[in-house]
Amino acid sequence: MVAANLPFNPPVAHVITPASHFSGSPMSKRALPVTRAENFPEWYQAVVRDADMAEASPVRGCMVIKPWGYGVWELLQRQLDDRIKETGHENCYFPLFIPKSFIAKEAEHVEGFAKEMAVVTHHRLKNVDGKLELDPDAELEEPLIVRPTSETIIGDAFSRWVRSYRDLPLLINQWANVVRWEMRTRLFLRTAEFLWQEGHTAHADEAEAREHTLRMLEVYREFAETVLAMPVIAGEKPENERFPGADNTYSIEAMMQDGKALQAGTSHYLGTHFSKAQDIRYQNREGGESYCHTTSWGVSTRMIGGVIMTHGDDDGLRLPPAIAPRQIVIVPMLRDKPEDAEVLAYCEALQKELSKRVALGAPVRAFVDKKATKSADKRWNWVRRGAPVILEIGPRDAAGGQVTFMRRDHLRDGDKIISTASSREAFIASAAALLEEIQASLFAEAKLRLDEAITPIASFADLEAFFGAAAEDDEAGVAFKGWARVAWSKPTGEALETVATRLKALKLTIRNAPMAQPASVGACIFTGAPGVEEVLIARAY
RNA sequence: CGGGGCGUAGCUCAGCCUGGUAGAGCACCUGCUUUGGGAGCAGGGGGUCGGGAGUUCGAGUCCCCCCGCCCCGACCA
Repeated sequence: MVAANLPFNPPVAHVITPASHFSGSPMSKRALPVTRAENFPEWYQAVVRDADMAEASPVRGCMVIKPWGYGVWELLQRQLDDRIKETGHENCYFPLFIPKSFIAKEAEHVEGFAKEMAVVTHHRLKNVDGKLELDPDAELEEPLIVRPTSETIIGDAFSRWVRSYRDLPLLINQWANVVRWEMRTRLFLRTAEFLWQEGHTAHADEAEAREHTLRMLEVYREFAETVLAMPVIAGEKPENERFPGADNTYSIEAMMQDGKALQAGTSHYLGTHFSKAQDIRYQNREGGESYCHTTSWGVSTRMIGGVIMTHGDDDGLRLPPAIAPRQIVIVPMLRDKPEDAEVLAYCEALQKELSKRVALGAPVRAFVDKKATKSADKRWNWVRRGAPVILEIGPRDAAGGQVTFMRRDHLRDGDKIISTASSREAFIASAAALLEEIQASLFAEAKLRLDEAITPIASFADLEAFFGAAAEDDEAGVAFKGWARVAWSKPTGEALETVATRLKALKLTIRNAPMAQPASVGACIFTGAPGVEEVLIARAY
């Protein structure tokens, strides 16, 4: 398969020089200083910045999420929260700080997180010769860990909350911030502090806990595809990619436009590891004592990075309407003339009408951009931010009962901006359908890309050829490879480490074993032994 | 934390080699002109040139140290 023409528009003939991307022929203008094809990582950063999503903060690795980015998070959060509650969970809040001894309770858990924990050791500062220093007299008896995840502190609560089988299942979720001191950070994709949701459940028996783990994975899959319009492959992580302390880890994996995989959500079956470590026991029907089987699962602000790299184009972000803080933006063409008042009144009336409509299960979010700047600038700002529908309303529209609109998902025909005129009534009547169509078309576009870019590969040599060929001069991360789907014998322990090492040489990892498996599987590409299942292999974020 | 690259205006960058007191385009402000589309002209605001310490009469430019960002590696939602 030739991958080069998969993700992007045909390579632009009119190469845009960074210093002058707003000059030159109007036909060649793009809203961003760099295209995906030129440099994908730089393009990503440009979108985050120019779409007003977030910015770096004075604290290394931490970000400021700006109103437009946080608005996306709130919509994402609300719709996922609904689903979490529909599946029987209740929200709680647990402390930011976790006693060091708690983390130490589960051996693998410690090992997995020890290298990236922020530790609070003092509770007071002292002024020493005009300098603020840690007060040696205020050292904590036991250091506190800023939570990297909350299994241990929630497990501690569970051990008190669970007495009898009648208390089970215990289904809890929390929305919180967590801290993992990462070596290398990228806005949204990997930050030292991030926002997420973590679900924690305790069950009487293994089968129910396992079922619940998969149920939440399915909630994530449906959520990602329906709300974020981001197609994913749900599957089980190989043993070496498991969450520290889990028996099984499942993920949803999304394909970014550079062909890399992004783990967009995880769900873990924790067995009885944490319940044994933390004494989460219950009295069973027979009067004896049993350990609970626990699960945990989470998605984070990383998903927003996934949305950007799934839907963004060379003009900026394209937001699925379901998570667009403003779905229909009305830009009045104001000209400092008396008729401005009429145009504005027309726009406001239009906004009011649109807001009465319901699309994707919620009132339409329509907005009139009254900011006193040039309308052309306002238009391009909304293009970069990815507002799904942008209207430009001038005096002629107002007088004639018309609207002129652009669809952000299909902004251009070649280099030309597609602007459509419609009667006001027809537009209002079809606005909800339009938003739903945009939601569907963004999904369809990404789904097609994902499906076409998964290549079955039957031998390790072919895998090397497939991924290795252009690996050398791929400094800008341009070469699009997509994913490979291969059969393997599911080795464990050292045999698996060997596989991982061979893949690492190609910068590859096993993403997951998709839930949907074929009836029969070929020979393992690593060992030649009979295959047990098929797995996806990719470069990853 | 290792290897490479880079930090000059809000953004994209020039100036650094060959030291002489800070620039361009876009953005922003004011005025005039223009008006179905990222307009034109004129004027203007904005930078302790990432930070510190040195060499020098003089440092954006040379030397040293530190910090941050980006890419690759190790680690990871």
